[in-house]
Amino acid sequence: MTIYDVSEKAGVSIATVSRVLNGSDNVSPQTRQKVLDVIEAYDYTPNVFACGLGLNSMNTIGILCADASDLYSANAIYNIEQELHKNNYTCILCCTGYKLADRQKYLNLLVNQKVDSVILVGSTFIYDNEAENEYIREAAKEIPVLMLNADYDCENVYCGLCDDFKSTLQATNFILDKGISDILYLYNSKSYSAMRKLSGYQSALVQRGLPLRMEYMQYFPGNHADLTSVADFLSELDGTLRYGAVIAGDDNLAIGAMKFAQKKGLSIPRDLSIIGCNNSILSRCCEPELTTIDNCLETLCHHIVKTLIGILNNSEMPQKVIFSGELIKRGTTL
Amino acid sequence: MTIYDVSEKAGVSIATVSRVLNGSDNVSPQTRQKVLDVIEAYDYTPNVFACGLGLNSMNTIGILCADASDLYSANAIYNIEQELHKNNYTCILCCTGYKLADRQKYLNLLVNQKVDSVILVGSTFIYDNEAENEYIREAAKEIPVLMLNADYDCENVYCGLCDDFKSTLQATNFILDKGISDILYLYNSKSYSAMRKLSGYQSALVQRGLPLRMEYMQYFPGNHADLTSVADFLSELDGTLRYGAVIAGDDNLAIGAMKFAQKKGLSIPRDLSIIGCNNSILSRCCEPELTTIDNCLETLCHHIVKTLIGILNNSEMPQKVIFSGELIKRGTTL
DNA sequence: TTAAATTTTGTAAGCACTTACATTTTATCC
DNA sequence: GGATAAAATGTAAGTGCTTACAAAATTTAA
Repeated sequence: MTIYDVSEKAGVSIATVSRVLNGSDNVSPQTRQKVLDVIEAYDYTPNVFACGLGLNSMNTIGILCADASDLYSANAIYNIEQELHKNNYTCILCCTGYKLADRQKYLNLLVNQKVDSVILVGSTFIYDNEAENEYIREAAKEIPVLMLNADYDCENVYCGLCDDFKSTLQATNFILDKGISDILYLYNSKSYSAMRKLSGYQSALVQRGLPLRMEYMQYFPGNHADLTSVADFLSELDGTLRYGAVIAGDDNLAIGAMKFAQKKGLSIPRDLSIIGCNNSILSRCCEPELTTIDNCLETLCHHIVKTLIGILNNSEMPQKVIFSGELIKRGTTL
Repeated sequence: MTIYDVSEKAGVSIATVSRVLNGSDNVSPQTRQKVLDVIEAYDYTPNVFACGLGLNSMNTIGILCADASDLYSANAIYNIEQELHKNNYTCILCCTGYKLADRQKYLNLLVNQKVDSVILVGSTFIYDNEAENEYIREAAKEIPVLMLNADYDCENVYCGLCDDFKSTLQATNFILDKGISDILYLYNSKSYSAMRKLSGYQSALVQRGLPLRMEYMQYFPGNHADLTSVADFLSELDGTLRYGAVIAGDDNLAIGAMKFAQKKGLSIPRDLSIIGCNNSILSRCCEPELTTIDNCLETLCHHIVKTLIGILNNSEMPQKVIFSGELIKRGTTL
């Protein structure tokens, strides 16, 4: 069944059928109804490829994330998909991993697939070395690029993010207020967002006139999903470092810290306070439950999709919107 | 840049360019090279919509899951995407939720989007009431339907699944062997897979001549991601029921059971043994770590994609392959 | 009532490919 | 060397839409 069949059965031209399909208002109500009746009767659906060829778009959005099995990404993907679907867009999912070359290939692929836009989930898509962000600027020349939880200034790039600096500042102050000042900051990523978190931690200390000691900011180089290896990492550090609290850039790391504490026989939060980040299901799964930072992922997703839809409808949209996280106080802090 | 430009610059016809693009072997090596040089020089990429129109395919696969933020689904999606990408297929992701009507719409959408095939992730896509599976049979008339962890006999439907019956049989026997015979089975889904698990539990009891008591098979009606409410559910049951072990259809439920035990002051595994299912990250995140069933999700994903690629290349492929799970013994059992 | 303005409809030219079939070129064999 | 087979290439007809522009029908104004 093609548009020709419909036009014939409805006794109109294909142009008129096309107008009805695309909701053009230059069609008389009677004609429109005639066409709709035929479409209904024969259950006609336009061929997407032909539409694509005609309109140079298939109402498709690319979602890029490093790893869809990561809790944060999984949640983001879910929320974004739901919102996009409501707006009649289809999602192409790409799990790029963390390598620049692969990301470049994936992004290129999406541009060639003629998606209407792409959403990059997570701050690791931005590299410190500005030259490495060329792949994003390239893409942004073709289509709008949306970024979830990353901050990048560029024409045709739109960012929605959480004020990570403020979150860890608040978290650190919360610990300091309890009278604990030797706080280990544990992180697993050197992305912009991760570094902002670290800055928040540092700022809190500086504001109180406390010293910044490098050995209290530990970068865990492994995979954060491997909780045991996080715990082992802390064990190896043990002896050289004394701290009364751990603030982690991520719930996984925080859980790793809990595993370490349990192995060492420390009581949480009496001997050791722990704060995570992301308010993932992991934070509710341990005992005691983890105090963590909620970085309003859902809000971010809604915002990103709203922005995207706005752009595609040629509305002016803000290029950067920053939301605020919230410290969720649970059992791992005093 | 179109195929016409390339043909002109290479001094050949568009048919020849098309042949080169599609790897037809009826092109002389010299001509092929000429064309490739032009393609390279001008960085030409064929228009996907026109290709789609010509070939009636865009090398796209639809992945349907209920909820991409669910750990099991998230993992499956990730693995499937990686495998499909290796084979030059693009993934469209759809999170359908659990309602039949929505699933029907999504599946329809994908068929109309002319995906080459769809993969349904999770056994909830199959309904007990056979009439409700009509939407799958409909789709299977158009394109191959692959199912991950579900069992459905139908032309053009291919299933890869784990022997859930055997897994819970083994898990239950494991507990029984420890001398514990009052075992609570906790489940959260009435899908085929879930019911097979329940059967495994029942069989183990029956094989030992133990009675099947309905009150020891509890269906938790809420959302398994809400761990507290799982714990509350068990608390409400408390008093009426005595059991020395819980086998759960899912790690989330098992963690809920741990929360309950902790609240009640039971020592795990001394007072209560717990076994989960799925070997998700949750199982490694609690203390003690959860004994759980690994149902070889990665293997399943590899199998499904391999099967899919086979079908699309017109190879004969087995319609059903059943893998075996494995009990991962950790700290929540004796 | 008629000319002008407006609305509705149709015609036909894209859009950028694939591929059956025809034609030309090259290789093979006697 | 020429007939024949095989390989390489080209021509042109799809593929099913959108949309600029032209034409027809209807409405409005005088």
